Amino acid sequence: MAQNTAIKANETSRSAVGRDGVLDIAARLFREQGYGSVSLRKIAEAAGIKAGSIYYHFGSKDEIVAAVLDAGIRVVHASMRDAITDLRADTDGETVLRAAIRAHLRALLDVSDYTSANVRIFGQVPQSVRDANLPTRRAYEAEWDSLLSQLKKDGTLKQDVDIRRLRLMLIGTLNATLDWFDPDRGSADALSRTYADVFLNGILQRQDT
Amino acid sequence: MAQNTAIKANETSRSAVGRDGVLDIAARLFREQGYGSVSLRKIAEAAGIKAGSIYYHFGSKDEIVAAVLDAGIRVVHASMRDAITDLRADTDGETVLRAAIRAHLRALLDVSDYTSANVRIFGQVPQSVRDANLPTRRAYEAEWDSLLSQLKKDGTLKQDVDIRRLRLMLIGTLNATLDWFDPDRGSADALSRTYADVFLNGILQRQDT
DNA sequence: ACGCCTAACTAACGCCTGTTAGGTTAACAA
DNA sequence: TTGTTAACCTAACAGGCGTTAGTTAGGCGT
Repeated sequence: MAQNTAIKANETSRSAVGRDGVLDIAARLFREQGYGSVSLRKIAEAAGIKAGSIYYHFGSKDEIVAAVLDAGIRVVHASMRDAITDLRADTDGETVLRAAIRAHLRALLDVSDYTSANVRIFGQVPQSVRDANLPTRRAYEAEWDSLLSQLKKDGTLKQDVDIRRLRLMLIGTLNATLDWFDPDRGSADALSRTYADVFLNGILQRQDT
Repeated sequence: MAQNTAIKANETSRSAVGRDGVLDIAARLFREQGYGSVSLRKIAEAAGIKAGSIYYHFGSKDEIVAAVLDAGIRVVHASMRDAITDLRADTDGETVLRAAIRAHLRALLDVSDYTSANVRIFGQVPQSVRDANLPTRRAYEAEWDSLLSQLKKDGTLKQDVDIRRLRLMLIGTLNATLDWFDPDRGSADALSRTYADVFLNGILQRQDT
């Protein structure tokens, strides 16, 4: 008799999505539907709880989206830094740059709802939330500038490149992938190779072969 | 005495923003604030009319945003096509590609609220509105594919480039500029030159000089 | 057994949204 | 002078929003 009285028994004892669970779901929904279309009630429903309950974990919707944005940058930053740190000290500049590009694209397309959510909704959130995310962003940008500066100094890159512009162009290009990438048409890794080829050598047929 | 009783005399007799005026203002607001943050009441206020009055010109908010999206593509398409059509028939491939890049970037950054609004809000509007915009989009994409295919055939481009991928990468890169471009740091034309340099020749320092 | 803590629930608040129906005004034509 | 029409206004609708206050239920330490 106790058997069929079990209602909603699919969750682990006491569901317990918790703060992290809510955040995971929010990141996924933000990535899929954008900022404006995702209400607290939608997040709550996807998490299996009621809208008001979210306020046990977060103080406001802004706090949720701010947490998602920050995590997004931290994930891709860690991914990119690890990728270039793991290389041997004598690795040539071109290989290092290729590794950084691949790491960024992987984090964006394969790994993290947080990173893709960040790229997708950053332009849609209130100014105050954007501002709060800026320090984390600047740290990641500084990592890229540091890498590119080193590659310029050691002669890997042309001497007339503008570091800031190149970084904006690179990250902008990689992030734009999110609008059209389809894993059925090719992996993120293969795509990152194409990107690197174009950026490093250009698309012009050369006479000198 | 008639002097200071003139209230709101700046508009032509009976204001008459009209359908086109409303559309212009909607495009500007969408570009500045995104789709979700711009309500019909905001558009109406900026146009100097009341929210309900918008329904004299448009059947729904979707109809407004759809009109903005379509105009955005048509403007940049016309700009790009004109730029490459104006060139003499014997112009070399590299120059043609540079002209196309410059035209796209100009439409996006200098000319049109419609084009920049399109790029900014396309990912935020309802699916049905996106779908309605697709044919116009496809036509512009076909123009680029046609140009790139020709450049590949005549030997300007490397023979191993994937046209579709290259087009997605190119347009994605140019559009991403919208997120960070600051006219005080350099003109759109100067930027388009940098873009073309990178895409055509790459950023790697070459041995063969 | 008691009380505390965590994680949820219910119900409502004021506000803003897109949208509709019906009324008003000014310019122009006959 | 009257009729017509384009362009707007007013007032309200239902529904969704973020947010708040107060309540409830289960698990753990003492």
